[in-house]
This record gives sequence, C-alpha cells and structure tokens, in this order.
Amino acid sequence: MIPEIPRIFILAGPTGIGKTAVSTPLALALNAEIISADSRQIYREMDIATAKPTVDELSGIPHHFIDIVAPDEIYDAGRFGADGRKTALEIASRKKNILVVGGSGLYIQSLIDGFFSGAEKNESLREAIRREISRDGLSSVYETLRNVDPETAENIHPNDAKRIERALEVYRITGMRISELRRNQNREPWCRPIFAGLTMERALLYRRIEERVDRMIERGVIGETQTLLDKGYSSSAVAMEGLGYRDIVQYLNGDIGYEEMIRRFKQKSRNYAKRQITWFGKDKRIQWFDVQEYKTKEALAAAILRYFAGASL
RNA sequence: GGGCAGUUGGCGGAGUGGUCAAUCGCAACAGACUGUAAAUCUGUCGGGCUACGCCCUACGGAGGUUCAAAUCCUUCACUGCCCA
Repeated sequence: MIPEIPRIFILAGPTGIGKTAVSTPLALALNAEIISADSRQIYREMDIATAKPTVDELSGIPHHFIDIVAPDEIYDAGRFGADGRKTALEIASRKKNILVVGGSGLYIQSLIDGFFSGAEKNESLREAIRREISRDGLSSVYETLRNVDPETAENIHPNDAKRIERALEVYRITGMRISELRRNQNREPWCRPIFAGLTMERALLYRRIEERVDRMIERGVIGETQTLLDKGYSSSAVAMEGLGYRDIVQYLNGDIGYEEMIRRFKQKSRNYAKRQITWFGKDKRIQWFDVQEYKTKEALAAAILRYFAGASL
C-alpha cells in the first residue's frame, strides 16, 4: 500500500510582516494545524522579544514547535526537520491540513527538502576544531578543509569560521565531504509543498518592525530579559541570540544607554528582515502576496487560500 | 568685545601641497548560506558613463598663492571653549 504524500501549505516572509495575523484565518479556513518554523519561538520563557502568538492569536488552533525547549538548551534546524516531519505526518493522519508558518528559512528548508543525514553535530569535535582555529589560525584550518574537501571550501569564504567548522566536522564524523553527502542526499519528496510568501514595500516593513519593537518595550521585554537572567540563564546562551536580548542585557549592565539599546534592537531587526528577504527571494517555489494590496488580514488570507486551492489540485 | 580651537562624503572620524573621490568605523544597499540560522560571512558604498578605463561635482562660502590645494594665505559665516 502506497502511503499518500501529504500536502503542506507554507506561509513564509520576513519578521514583522504579519504572518501570525494571517495564519489564524488561514488555518481556520484550511482546517489546519500550524507548524511554527521559527527558530526562536521554540524557546520557552522567551515570549515578548520573539513575538510569539498570543493566546488570542492562537484561536484554539494547535500550534506545534512553540515553547518546546528551555532557554539553556540548544535546538537546531536538523532536529526541526526530523521532528517536524513526524508531526506533519501525525497531523495528516488526523485528516487535518498542515500549515507551516515561519521566517526561519533554514528550518523550512530542513523540514521540506531535508538535510543529508549521518552528520548530526558533535560538540566535542567542534570544540577540537575551535581549538585548532585559535592555535593555528583560521586560514590554516581553512587550508585543512581545502585539502579534504576542495569543492566545499570553494563555496565557503575563508573568514566564515562557522561554516569552516561545520564542514570539517562533517568530514571528520562521516569521512565524507559535504559536497558528496549533498549529492547523495535522499531527495525523494515526502510531501507536496505549496509556498506562499508575504511581502510589502521595504520602508513600510521597516516602520512596522520599529513600531513592533516599541510595543515590545511597552509590553515588558526588559523585564522578561531580567527574569531570564534572574533565573540563572546565561546571557551567552544560544537562545539569547534572539533579537533584542543581547542589547537589553547590555543595557541592564549599564554598558549602553536606553535609547542606544532601542536603536540597536530596531536596527538588528531590520537587518534580519533583509536577510530573510534575500533568502526567500531565491526560492522560486514561493508565490508572493503583497500585504499592502489587501485591506484586511481576512482578505489576504482569502487570496492565499485561493492560491493554495488552485495549486493543490 | 578679545583669545584659542574647529568646520571633511548619510553620521562619526582620518588626512596637513601632488600617488585623494579622499584611510577607517557605523549606517545603508546588494549578496552567500544543508545541523547555533533572529546565527555566521561577503561585496558595494559622491554622481554619470560606450565602465578593469573616462568625465563631472566635491573636503563651510568667496577670493588668492602654486605647474599642482582638502592640505598654504586673505576674508566672510557658523560651532565649541576661555577671558570680558
């Protein structure tokens, strides 16, 4: 018996564009459960700065992958891909639709297209590589990589320490090159993805992002950050990489002023949105919807719904 | 009113006769990215081109010295500090 390949609806777009707002009417209309593809909403106790949907916005729709790990744990795109797939199949088995909503491009890629397997991260190996870097210098380690995997090295900039680390890690774990692993990767589609993306004029997006930061301040992100620190979570925790937290910690420590903290928070949020736009812009499967062309989120949702319906025939 | 210091590209800030469209940092813009991805990294960055080269406008304003000035002189304006 051939298992049916599930359809997966995806709603992507940069932060602050209003994905959460449309996702509610959309999920309701689709009779879908939502898989959040957001690398920061994964973390518990980090609600305001990550712009998690409020109880109201959840509207009784099951949301997966929000609040699943503690702030001192590390989650990653690979796990998300594997766990998300399982969840998606479960949702499908319940005869409900699947709506992936999020802005973490790599998470979506991992979920939909999959990663090559056999090279989960290995912290002690990474440590060793980092030691090599500090001892011999990055360029020397880059040379090492070039010797074992010239093709991958070619695509990594000599200054990109994280990618050099990972490429070498993969090689040492598997004895194979990333370039090779990617070629041999299983590309059997396990789902039928249909992508919708949200856009709007850049200047307007930036304004919305800045206003949202102001609202986060009003809602108490500073207190949220303080609470995290009070509970003993380190400011160097991976979860603290979420926009705003680092800046707020610096403000709390008296290293920067209040205005400066807000300035940086806004600026980094804008920079992040730009990176997301660049990332999603490459994916030709995405059908774009200009938010400004719709008067209400319901109208937008209806348009996306029509597209989904047409594309999934 | 007098004295001193300063005025550089979106901002900060180098440069003190030619090799300066002007080091550098920031912002901005563009891009890369298969396991920390809200991370990490790269490029461009006065304007215009028939663009690995050419042209124009530029270093507060106006004059001047010089083969040659952001760099020297005069003067005006503005800013800061000090003495009245």
